[in-house]
Amino acid sequence: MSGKVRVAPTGSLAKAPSLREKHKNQTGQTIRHAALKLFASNGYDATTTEMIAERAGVSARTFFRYFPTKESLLFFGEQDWLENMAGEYPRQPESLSDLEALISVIELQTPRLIRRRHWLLLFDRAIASSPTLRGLEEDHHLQNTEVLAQAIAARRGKSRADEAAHLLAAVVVLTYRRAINIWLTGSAKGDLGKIITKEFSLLREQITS
Amino acid sequence: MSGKVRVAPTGSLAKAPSLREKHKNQTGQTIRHAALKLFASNGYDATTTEMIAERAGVSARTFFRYFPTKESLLFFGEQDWLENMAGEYPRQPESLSDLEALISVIELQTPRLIRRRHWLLLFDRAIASSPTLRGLEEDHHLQNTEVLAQAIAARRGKSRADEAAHLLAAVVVLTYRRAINIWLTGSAKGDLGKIITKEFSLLREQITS
DNA sequence: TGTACATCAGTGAACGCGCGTTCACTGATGTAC
DNA sequence: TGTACATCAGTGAACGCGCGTTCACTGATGTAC
Repeated sequence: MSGKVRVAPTGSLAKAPSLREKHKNQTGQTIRHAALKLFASNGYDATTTEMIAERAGVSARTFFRYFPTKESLLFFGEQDWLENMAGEYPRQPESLSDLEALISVIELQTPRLIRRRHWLLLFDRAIASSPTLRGLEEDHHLQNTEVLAQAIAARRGKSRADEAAHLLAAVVVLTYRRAINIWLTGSAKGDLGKIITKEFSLLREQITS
Repeated sequence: MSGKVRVAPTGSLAKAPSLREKHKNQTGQTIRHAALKLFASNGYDATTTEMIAERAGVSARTFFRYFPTKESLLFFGEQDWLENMAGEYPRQPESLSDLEALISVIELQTPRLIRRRHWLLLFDRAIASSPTLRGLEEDHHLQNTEVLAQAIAARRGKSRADEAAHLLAAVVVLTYRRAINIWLTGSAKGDLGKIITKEFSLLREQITS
């Protein structure tokens, strides 16, 4: 996909998205949505690129103009949470311990997640249907862990993430994922914050007991 | 593969493996070894079933008589560690806390792992080369976590694994995997026990600090 | 022990399927004047 | 404002590739007598 958005060369004024641009973005969205719904209902492997194209009202050939591979349909916008976290983390008051500060930053993310719940559910079902997607998802979380580890190390005044920072980051990501999973599986849309708090206090209990 | 080993119908005497059986087992082994080496050097996706067959000195067709899919070449014998653990765990003295008992059981496994180090390295490199394999590996660890969670719950006198048991199991598996990874990446073959101990004490520190 | 038949590992060739690419084209949108 | 040309989204058809299956067969090993 060589479809880079042409940026207005001067001034801070946002480029007016031309009719073409709008159509293009629209088509991309349509394909993605069609794909996600099919993945969630049929499973990833049982959904062919042709089915997606058809459901999106587009030729099979066009699909590959938008997405170089079937896999590339997923995994695009979710990684911003980690940018947020990495940004917010150093701002936490020094009085908080590492773990406390991490929890507090994680709790800042809940509104975004709650808004996206429906989408996340589809995504989750898609992921669950294919080993390949689970592998890619795993990679993604490993990257997040890495970023988090560096943020932790930085707050401790170290320039590079050491073993301890990595371990803490991994445990935090694990616990966080568990909380989200429980939340998505359950029915209470607003309870994410509580679930996170509970899961982290459970973590403390289990390790220290 | 319908090649079930014919078991002698009566008596405890092991069946004498016929010439045919021996050849068969041999061929299966040869294919698997060829595959693993190719995966580790070329990567999983870049290794075709045909290359494996050729390297094993067998026709392409024969490959599929032994392994229904390319994936099925991996993931077969590693899961016995968890049976071991589940068996040993209830026997740990009551004076140990859950975490201590878990660590002690894990340490029992080190000799087996050390013996298999070479094989594990190949396996690890293969896994690293493909998202699909990483996904399957992940599934595998989830199963282990589940079994462990039940063992933990049982030792606590509960009939079913609750949230707390699951969380502890997940954290233990995570830490254990990290230790093994560090060990495999490093050069000291005999240090696995030390690394595990260190990793778990680091875990305590990070969570309680 | 030897012979006749049964079983089963291994094979070659042809095929279906889905992902992804290449080539040559159409028609709508954008731009220069 | 209208006309001529340029650009680019979308398309159809044919193809390569690797996984996995189906069919019909060969030859070695195993077994009954």
